[in-house]
Amino acid sequence: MANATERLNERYNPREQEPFWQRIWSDRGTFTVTDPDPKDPYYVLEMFPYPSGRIHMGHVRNYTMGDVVARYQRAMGKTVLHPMGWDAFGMPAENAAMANKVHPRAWTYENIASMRKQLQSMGFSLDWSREFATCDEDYYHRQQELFIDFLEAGLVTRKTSKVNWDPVDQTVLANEQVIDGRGWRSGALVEQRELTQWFFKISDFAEELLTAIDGLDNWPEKVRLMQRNWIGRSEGLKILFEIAERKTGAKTVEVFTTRPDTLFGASFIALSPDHPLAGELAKSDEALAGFIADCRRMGTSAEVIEKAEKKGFATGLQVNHPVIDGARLPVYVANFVLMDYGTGAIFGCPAHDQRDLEFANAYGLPVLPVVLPPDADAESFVIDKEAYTGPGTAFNSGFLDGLEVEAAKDAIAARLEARTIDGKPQAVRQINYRLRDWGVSRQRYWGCPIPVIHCDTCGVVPVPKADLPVRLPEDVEFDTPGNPLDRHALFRDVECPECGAKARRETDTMDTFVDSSWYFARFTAPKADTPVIPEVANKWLPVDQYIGGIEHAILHLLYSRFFTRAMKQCGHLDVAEPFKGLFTQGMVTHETYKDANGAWVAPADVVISAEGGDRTAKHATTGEVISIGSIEKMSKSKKNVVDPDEMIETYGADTARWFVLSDSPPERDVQWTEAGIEGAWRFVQRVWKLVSDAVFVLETPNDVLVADDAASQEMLKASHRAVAQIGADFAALRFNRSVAQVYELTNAISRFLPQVAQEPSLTRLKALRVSVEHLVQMIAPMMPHLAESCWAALGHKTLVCDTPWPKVDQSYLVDDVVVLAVQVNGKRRGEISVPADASNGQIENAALSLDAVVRILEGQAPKKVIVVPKRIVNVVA
RNA sequence: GCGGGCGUGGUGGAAUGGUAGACACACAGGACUUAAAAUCCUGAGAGGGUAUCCUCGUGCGGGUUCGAGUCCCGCCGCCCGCACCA
Repeated sequence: MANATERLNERYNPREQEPFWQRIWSDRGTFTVTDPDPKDPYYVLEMFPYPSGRIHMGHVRNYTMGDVVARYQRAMGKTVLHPMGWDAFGMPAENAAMANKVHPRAWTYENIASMRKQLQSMGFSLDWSREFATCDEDYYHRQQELFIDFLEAGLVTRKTSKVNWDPVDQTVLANEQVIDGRGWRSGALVEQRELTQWFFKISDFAEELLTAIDGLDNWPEKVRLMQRNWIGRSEGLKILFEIAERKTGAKTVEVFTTRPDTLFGASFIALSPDHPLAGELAKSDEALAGFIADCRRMGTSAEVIEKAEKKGFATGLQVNHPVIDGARLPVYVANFVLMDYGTGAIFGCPAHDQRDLEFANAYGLPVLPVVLPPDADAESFVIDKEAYTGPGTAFNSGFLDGLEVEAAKDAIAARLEARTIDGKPQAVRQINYRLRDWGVSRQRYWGCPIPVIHCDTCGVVPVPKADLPVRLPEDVEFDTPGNPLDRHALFRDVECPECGAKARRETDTMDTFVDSSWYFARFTAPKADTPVIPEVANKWLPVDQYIGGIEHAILHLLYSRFFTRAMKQCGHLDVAEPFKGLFTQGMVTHETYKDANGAWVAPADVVISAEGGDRTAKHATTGEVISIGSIEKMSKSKKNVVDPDEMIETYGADTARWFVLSDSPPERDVQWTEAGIEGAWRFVQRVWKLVSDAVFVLETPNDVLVADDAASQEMLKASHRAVAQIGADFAALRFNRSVAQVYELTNAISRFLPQVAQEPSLTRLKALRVSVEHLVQMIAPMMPHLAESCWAALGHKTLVCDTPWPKVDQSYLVDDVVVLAVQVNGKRRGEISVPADASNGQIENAALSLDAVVRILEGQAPKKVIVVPKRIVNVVA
């Protein structure tokens, strides 16, 4: 080892140190979990990445957070499972194939190789021996087994659903490929098409998925709320309306409503354009057929449909009002009524539903209020531009008059249930869910083939498990749009496994959400020749801490919750919930820059200078003036991306890790700044210098006697407090606070160190060693390489990552004197120092004798004195 | 459109309903240096008094409370999701 004086002048060199420690961790298999029966298992997982080719700062942030949790839990004595893999199927590979004539497989695996290298340079404590990609034959083989298990368990169904159809490219488009109603490549107006597709019956689990949210108490409340709303349980009434003049085959229209109490205020019926009755009427009504065709040019996403201008078409058909004798309601077809929800038909009560009101105003339909707000007057209450949706009592409503909303719902339900129409009860109480079944069919090549065969005589036949996997053929062409599997005769044309007749293989592949709905389970036994090994999976699952983006708050997490239940039903697992703890992190943002022509400029090409506080930007090479724009999520299109590779190259992984953990609360967006990364770099150097200086001092002889040891006491207090605080913050994933605590501890040691150097008593040297070792252990989960280097410099032969978390001495955490703020009428006027065990009376006396308090009270007795122990005193004058 | 979230100094942010601005970045002044970088020290929410005192202050407008950044109601702005992007 070099001598200490020499080391003082040495800067920390991450380029040397980081690969050195990474090699040691890897050679020793430090993070590889082999124990089939682990003690104190702890499973930490970050959402696995799509292999786009390069990691971005969002990945760095996500995986750094997970790594801190993993390393902290290891230090706490847990056996930590921390795996990594690749969400490797999906559209970008096919797009690359079309654009660059590369095979999706080659493109994907090349991307994986370069991203793996990048991730490895970050020094994450990952068990790389468990790595897999969802496009690995071995993985999708097991997924096909699961599909067949689900099929046999009745969890899978086939039904029709709508897709975006590009009439020029003759292909199905994803929602993101539809831009302003047109196909992204062809520019053709998109049409809706009905296709028969495969569905997982997630809606069978709606109630279970909803109620189980209550038990997910380590999930963010916002995500639980979003999932509840997404499932959208509503209690309502299904009402039959009798068609007044029979111009149709149907005698009735069935309507679902959650507000049957407003039935007396109904002024129209609206059908979805996809409603069978609408279709029937359109056969003899060209204008209606035209209207429906217009609606079908809208795309299939709920967002597009609901944002579109509300339009309706009067069919001329009328229905009898169920409870107002002789009254009839017109039947419209309306573009905002969704066939997927309820019965695909609604009754409109404009006074008490905003959308209905706008529709009624547009088409001149009557607006009759039937719910009277608590303080309103029945004579003068009118509805103008705002529908009233609050509580109240029924009026203008015949036998319902005077009833509160809930009572009125019951009364109308009871009345209609008792009647029959067309041989059926006129109304049925029903619980309805917004959640729809999960359509998993994709008309694409680069996905997991759906393992079934269609036979004219035997129908749908699952591929026998012995014949799995159904492999993706290699020899495919991407010259023409559409699914190459569909054109691949060898893949498509097969014999029926049951009767041996000519049959057709399913050419749809699975939604990539299927791949990511069970990968966390596969990680527990990644090489098993069954999807999972139940005993092993049950030991590790549920994932103790799952970390990923808020953008997955609903779909991915809900699908995974469903999949885990489905796997349980098929005997693969014994747990229902996949993720015990969930944390959703924010995005990484950066300033945007534009040149004089309005073109985006990358941060790497911009030089910022700050004079007095005004920041100006110039182009690094041309010197052109650059305008500084808003802060946005890093994206290729706006060029405001920072390449983690360059950061690691310049500053090292620890600096990048430290930066993404600093400042911003992890659930919020973090802004990447050059100043910030330099600050992080300086801190890395500062820690190294501090530890080097401390090592030098610790090596000095300790024969000086110092009587007053207050400094050591203060140092140890700060040190133990930091350990307690940082541990709590790591456990709660409040990394920004851990960072601030580390700064404080570093500052405290920096102040203490010269005192020790001056008078190196045994007590002081001990306190110094304890504090510096604590510091190194505190930074170890965040900056693991630097921590190992410091740990070695302190003379340890062990790895800091194998060292247990320090024990907190509780006696250092209590104060014997506390400072209380004193307020008068809620405004701070001073403070008092009192013993921690002072009585409320003593505190009150001390507060009232403060000069500022005496002055403001002007001799008057206070009305009240509120003493909050260890917090505050408020004098009410 | 619907559902969810966020909004605090020049900047990122801290704050179980209890001293708003911890910690950091940037900035300014000083020390060291031939000089610079690095490092160290000091200062700072705004306005006034220029002392250690006063007023205002957490997107805007109300409310609850002894006390509100925090809870409630109504706005404004930004962000996420909306079922075939992953």
